[in-house]
Amino acid sequence: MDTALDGHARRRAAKRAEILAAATEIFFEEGYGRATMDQVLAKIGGSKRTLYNHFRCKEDLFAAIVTSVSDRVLAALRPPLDADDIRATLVTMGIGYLNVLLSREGLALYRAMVSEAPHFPELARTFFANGPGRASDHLCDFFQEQKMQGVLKVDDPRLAAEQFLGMVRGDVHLMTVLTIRKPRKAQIKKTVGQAVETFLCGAAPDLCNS
Amino acid sequence: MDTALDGHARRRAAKRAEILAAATEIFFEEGYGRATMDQVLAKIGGSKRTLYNHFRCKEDLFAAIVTSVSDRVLAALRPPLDADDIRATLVTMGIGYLNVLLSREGLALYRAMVSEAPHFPELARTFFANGPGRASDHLCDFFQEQKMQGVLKVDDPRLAAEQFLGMVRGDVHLMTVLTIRKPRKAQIKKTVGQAVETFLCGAAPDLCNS
DNA sequence: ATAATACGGTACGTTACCGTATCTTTTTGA
DNA sequence: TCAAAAAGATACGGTAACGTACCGTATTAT
Repeated sequence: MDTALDGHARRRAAKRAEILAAATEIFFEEGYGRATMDQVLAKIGGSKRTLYNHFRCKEDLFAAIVTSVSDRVLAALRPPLDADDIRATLVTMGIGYLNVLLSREGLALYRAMVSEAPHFPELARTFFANGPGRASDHLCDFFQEQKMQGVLKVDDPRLAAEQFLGMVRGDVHLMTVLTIRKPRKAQIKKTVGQAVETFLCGAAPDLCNS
Repeated sequence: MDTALDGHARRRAAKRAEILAAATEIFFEEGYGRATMDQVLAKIGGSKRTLYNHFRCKEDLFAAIVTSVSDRVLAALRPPLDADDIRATLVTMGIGYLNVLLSREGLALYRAMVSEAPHFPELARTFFANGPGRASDHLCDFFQEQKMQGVLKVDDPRLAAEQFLGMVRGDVHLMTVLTIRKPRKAQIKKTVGQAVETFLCGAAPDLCNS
């Protein structure tokens, strides 16, 4: 047999996925430091041998979790952008951005990476590159295009993208990370709307409604 | 004797301060989870009895560290603001804000609070209230005044303050937190300058230079 | 001077957790 | 059917770290 999915391989992959799902839950709930391998096992009922057969150590498991969740969750940070309607594009981008950052997994991932970055610098790089950095890049590309077509007047597209997304985050993101409050959708819409208007006044006076 | 500073009290206070300083170093270097009480003791050479005489447990010590550092470091988040020169005020505020957030203690405090917020919700509240929240409040007050005097056109001063500071943070803050890169002063100046111009274009068209 | 208070040093009890080892059972491929 | 591979169950070694106990010493107030 030489198929891509051997029976054993299929079995392995399934078990690995099961472990990863359980471990993600535990690690995100407890944080890397407080999470224990035994807790992960208690969730799926397997044996330690199996767990360590799939992941060599706790750090490897954490790395696998981060990369896995990054791939899955952070993809939404690059929505298709409509070049014909800048305002709608910014709103879409801003709301999508906030939704990812404020999602359960987005928050957990952020907390985990911020706290463990000094001990997992390489992981932190890839997290940023696939997450917030990618979102900024995506928006930067859009700004670059719009600039070339003379629609936007931005001196530094990359900086403009960062600052627009920074406005979108405002204090809401940090307050949610700190478990102080979770914003309602209406607040998100208002926040993003305000950020869009402020940005457009600076970058596209023609579109500025004031 | 009934003076405010008894001899014993002075002794106690000095020791407490010494412990607090050493513990701050350790906790910020290692993070709450990895920091150990023995490490703290190794730094000052005292005995465990003394340590636990001043702080009942590890969590209390952490709380003391956070409040202490908050009081000391985050005071700079409320610089005096000059009502006569809005642009200069925003630049001052932005640069001061970034300097605090990017300082050694600011970064360590941020990492510690973000990661431990779920386990120290009350501490997280006070951290935000005395830190980023206070900065936003401060700037909000300024905007409110300027709005009443007809200089600034801001619909929601609080939101405007949050978003201005959000622009200032951009991606630089997160990248530094993630140990990816530390910005130079020139970059900070450029970032703040850009944020100020963007903000003014939206809030004070008269002052907008474009 | 002397009692009270705080500190230094050390050993220890207890718990917790990572990772390994051993053995058995189930599932898969030939 | 039967060998191989993967998984289940469990016990355990080793280490680390929180917090306590005990005993001796120094500094301060009366």
